[in-house]
Amino acid sequence: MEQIRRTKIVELLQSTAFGAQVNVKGWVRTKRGNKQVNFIALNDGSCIHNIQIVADVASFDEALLRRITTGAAVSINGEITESSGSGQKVEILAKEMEVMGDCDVDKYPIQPKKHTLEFLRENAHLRFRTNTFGAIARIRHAMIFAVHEFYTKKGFVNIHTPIITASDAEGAGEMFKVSTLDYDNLPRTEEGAIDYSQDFFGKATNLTVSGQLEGELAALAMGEIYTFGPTFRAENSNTSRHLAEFWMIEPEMAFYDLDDNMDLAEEFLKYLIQYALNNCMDDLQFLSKRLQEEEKNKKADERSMELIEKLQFVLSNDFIRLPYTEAIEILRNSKPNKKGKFKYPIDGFGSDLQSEHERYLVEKHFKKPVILTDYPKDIKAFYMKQNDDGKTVRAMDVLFPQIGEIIGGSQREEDYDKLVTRMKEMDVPHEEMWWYLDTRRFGSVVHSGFGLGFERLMLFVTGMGNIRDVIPFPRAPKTAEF
RNA sequence: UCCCUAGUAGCUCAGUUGGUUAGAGCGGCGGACUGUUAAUCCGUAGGUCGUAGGUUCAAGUCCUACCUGGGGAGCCA
Repeated sequence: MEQIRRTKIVELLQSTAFGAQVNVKGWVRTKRGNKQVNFIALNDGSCIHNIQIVADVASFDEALLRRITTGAAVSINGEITESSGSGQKVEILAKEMEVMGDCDVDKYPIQPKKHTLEFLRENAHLRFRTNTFGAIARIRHAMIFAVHEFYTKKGFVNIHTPIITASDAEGAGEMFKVSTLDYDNLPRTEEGAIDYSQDFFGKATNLTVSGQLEGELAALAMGEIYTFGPTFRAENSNTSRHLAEFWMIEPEMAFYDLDDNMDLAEEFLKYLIQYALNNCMDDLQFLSKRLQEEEKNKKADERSMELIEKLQFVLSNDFIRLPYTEAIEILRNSKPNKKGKFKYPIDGFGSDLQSEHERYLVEKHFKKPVILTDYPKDIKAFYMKQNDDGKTVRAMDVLFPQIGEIIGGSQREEDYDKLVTRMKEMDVPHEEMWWYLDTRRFGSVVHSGFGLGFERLMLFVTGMGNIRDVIPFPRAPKTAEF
């Protein structure tokens, strides 16, 4: 074959250089045709759309055409032409074709037809080759970039917090142990406990559940920082909204109170959504169409808003900011509560809100994102700033429709004595946390931060229903394939 | 971890109160068609009914346990 530099399909589809000789490489999605002419739909991952290759059957070996099957990798030299078909403006009239990698159709699991998401999840190594997962991968990348762009523009400093940590005091969930000890022959202390002094780090270590505490250390010197890294939770939670390994963005800001914190969270989420609308429209439109097909099978009152409309709706509305005690009042007086429709009836101050309550507030009562603030201190973490009422803390949860809690954050307790007292009350080993407490001993200031679950954001932006479909290789209980 | 639900052809599913040789669509393959868009039309191959027990003259169908998937709950991001 003549050597021509490869052009990506995303560029070819924009091209008007009719007559130009180009090379295109990619994977065959479908082939159809008759004795005279073959049409090959080719995709190279550069965009959701395929380019149509037109091959005059008489110009090619029958054996070669036979090898061009769904899934095969091919390299094609040809001429950019104006399409005479109705589905596209541009196509490639093939001059030379080469099969780079054959694909045995009897064994290849991805067929040119609709597959269920469950089936593709079991074939996650090949699901990038479908329109849906190609779109999700491109949107995920765009969102990663937008996160860094947002904070860079605001002058935040990105901090890599440790993935292996000796701190077990975050209280954010069960942890995965990190060890090089021989499980079949564990060293023991005289009391019979496992002797971690002989372990790699000389103490018990875990995978991080949050970079927040280290983030605070950086914020109380750099001013405004953010982390963006993997976090690990060994909770046995089997839901469509939880992963054992997920990515989290945790900004932490000195001199920010809770109001500043909420302003930032809202601006941040809207920035990301706007970025997706500005840069991923083709992929969003595809996902939207896909969702609409699915929605057809649902009852009218269970159907959700069209994807792009939903994203624009969030952009054009202020988030509701609501203290916990007011939320309780709304729920107490709500129809479902009075009619006994809630599985967990609202009786008063102190109880944590169940997902049915959050969903009622977001989806039924306000019909827009809600930031709940000032939760009872007993259901929140030790580091949250205590209010003067002695009952609540300066916490904030951002609740999104369908997803629930997308952001959790708070103003932090900057007072050394109050923090230590709270740690003792909640059995947090404050001696081990001396390094964290030092920030409150030396130049402590008002500061705040929050955590955004990146995959939860992806759920919202893509409209997907299962969190295992918005991360390439999901890790969950009994699930570590690929 | 708890509750509900499902597992039948490569994929998506149907299979009646338990009853003879287990069905369809899509996909594959073969053929027809001068430009198709998930092409269309004709033909064709393809199944240890999740696994292990049990009930019964007889089990895809009923019962038990386990495995795996899905939905919901809790935990949270």
